[in-house]
Amino acid sequence: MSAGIDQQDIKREKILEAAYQQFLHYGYSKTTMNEIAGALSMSKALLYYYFPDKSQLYIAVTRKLANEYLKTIEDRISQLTDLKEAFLFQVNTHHNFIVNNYNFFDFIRLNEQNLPDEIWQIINQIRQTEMELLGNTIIANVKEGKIKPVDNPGEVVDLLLDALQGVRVGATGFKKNSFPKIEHLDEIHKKRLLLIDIFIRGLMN
Amino acid sequence: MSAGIDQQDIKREKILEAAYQQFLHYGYSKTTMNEIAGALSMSKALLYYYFPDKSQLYIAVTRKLANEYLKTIEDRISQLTDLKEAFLFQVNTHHNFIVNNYNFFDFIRLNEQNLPDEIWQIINQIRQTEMELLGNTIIANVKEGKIKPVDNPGEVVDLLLDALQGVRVGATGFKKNSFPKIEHLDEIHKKRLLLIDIFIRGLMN
DNA sequence: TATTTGATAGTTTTGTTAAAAAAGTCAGGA
DNA sequence: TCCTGACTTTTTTAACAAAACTATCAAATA
Repeated sequence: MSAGIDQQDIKREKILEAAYQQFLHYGYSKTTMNEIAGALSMSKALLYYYFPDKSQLYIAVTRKLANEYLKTIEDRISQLTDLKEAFLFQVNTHHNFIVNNYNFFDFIRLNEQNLPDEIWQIINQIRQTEMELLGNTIIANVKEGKIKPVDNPGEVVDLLLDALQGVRVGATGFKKNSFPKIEHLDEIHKKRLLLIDIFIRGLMN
Repeated sequence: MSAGIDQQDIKREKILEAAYQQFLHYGYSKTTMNEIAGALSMSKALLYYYFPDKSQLYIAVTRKLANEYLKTIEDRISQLTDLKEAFLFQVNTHHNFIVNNYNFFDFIRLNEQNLPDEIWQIINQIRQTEMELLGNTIIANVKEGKIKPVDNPGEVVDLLLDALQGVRVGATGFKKNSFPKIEHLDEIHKKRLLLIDIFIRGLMN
C-alpha cells in the first residue's frame, strides 16, 4: 500500500533536513550515510531508496539552500528602486548565507577544482539571477537618469560581484587564501560595503 | 686565493638566472638541483655552497623578480600625476609580470595554503609599495581637488587591488578557480580596465 | 505495490612497507 | 676560497593489505 506522494515528499524533506544538519556540523567527508540514517532512526538503505547516492543528497540540500537564498533576494531586490540599497541587500544576504552555513560549504572549498556539474549549475544560477535582478535595477536607474548609461548592465553587475568576491583581509602577517577563514568574514563584509559605496558612485551621473 | 666578492656575486647571479629558467620551464617541483647544476655545468654541491637549500634558491629568484617589478612601477608611478594612469600602469605591469612568469609561480599556486614566510614577505612588500605609491597619487589628487577627500588612502588602494584580484572569467560553463588559467588572463585584464574606470570615477569630484 | 531493512558486495581511504629519486652533507682536492 | 665525487638523509612513488565507508539487493513488512 502506498503512503502517497505527499508522505514521500515529507520523508524526503526530513532526510534533507537531517542531512543538512550533519553536513553543517561535520562537513561533507566527515559525515557518513550511517550517521544521517542514525539521526533519523532509519536504515542507511532507506536513504538510497530516496536518493541515488551521497553526492546527490548533498546536491539536493545545496539546491534547497540556494532556492531559499534566491527567494530572499528576488522578493526584496525586485521591490527596491535604489541601486545602492539593492547591492547592499545582496551583499548582506550573501554574508549571512555564508556565515550561517560556513561548514556546510567545506565540500565546495575542498573540491574547488573539481566540483560536480550540478554544483556549478547552482552557483551559476545564483549568479545569473543576481545579474538579472541587479541588472534590471541598473536599467531602471539609467532610465531615471540617476546613473549614466551603461553598455552592458549584466557585465557591470558581474564585474562588481567579482570585485566583491575578491575582497580579502590584509591584517598584519596576512596570508590571503582563496576561501576566507570564518573569523575574517566580518572584516571582509565591512570592506565590501566601502567597495559598493565607491563603485556605485562611479556609476552615478 | 679569493676570487673576490665580485666574482662570487657574478656566480650567484648566474645561478639565479639558470634556476629561473628551469623553474619557469618545468615549475618548482619538477626541476631538480641536479638539473640546475647541469645547466651551469657545475656540481650540485656547488649550488649548496652558494645557497642553503632549494627553497631558498627559489625565494632568491622570486625576490629578484619582485625587485625588478617594484623598480618598474616605482620609477613610473612616482612620475605620474593622473590617478587613472597610475592604476592602469600598475595593472598593465602586473598583467605582464604574471603572463611572462606564469609557470614560475606554480610553486605559489600549489602551496597556496602553506607558503614560506619569505614568500609572504615579498608579496606583502609588493602590496605595501603599491599602496604607498598609489596612496601618494591619491593624496596628491585630493590636494588638487581632482578627487574627493578620502579617510584612508591606503585602505582605498588596498580595496581596489583586492577588487582587481577578484576579477575572474565567466564564460559559458565557467568554473571559477582561485588562480586563473593562463588562457583567461587577457580577458581578465580587459575587465580590470573597466573596473578601474568605474572605481576611479567613484573617487572623483 | 510501496516502503523498509539486514546482509553483503564494491569502492575509497588509510596505513604500511620497500624501492627509487631527489635533497642535502662532507672530507678532501685545486 | 672555490669546487667536486661520494655519501647520507629525506622525500616521493608504488604496491599492497586492512579498515571504513558507499552502494546494492533479496527478502520482509505493511
